[in-house]
Amino acid sequence: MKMRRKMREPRFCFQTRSDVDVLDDGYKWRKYGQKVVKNSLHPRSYYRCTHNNCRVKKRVERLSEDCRMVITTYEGRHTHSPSEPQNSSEHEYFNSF
DNA sequence: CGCTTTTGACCTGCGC
DNA sequence: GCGCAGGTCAAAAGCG
Repeated sequence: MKMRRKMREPRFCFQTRSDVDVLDDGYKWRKYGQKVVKNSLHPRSYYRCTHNNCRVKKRVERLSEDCRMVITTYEGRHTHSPSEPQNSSEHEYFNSF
């Protein structure tokens, strides 16, 4: 309907082994929610890009098997330039998409 | 002063 | 039809 529309935005799942949940990829994220999922014993964090014309969403989930392992799922695509200069190969990966 | 973060409530879709 | 699960938004408080 209005919310479900189509899920046309692809989602990129990245498993990162880090002690920090959010990896600063050059964008600014604002946490807008946190819910606990059954698959994981840990809460899932929902982030959103703080840009006015950017609807990119980021989902951060922690693995129950490895607390140091976090799954960073990017939903949507950045339609603007990052706050920081693109220097990471990861950004190129995003841009390729 | 502005922005971010946190928790609860509310909504929607699916299964039984 | 109701319950469950997942997702999103809102208001208030704290920090820079």
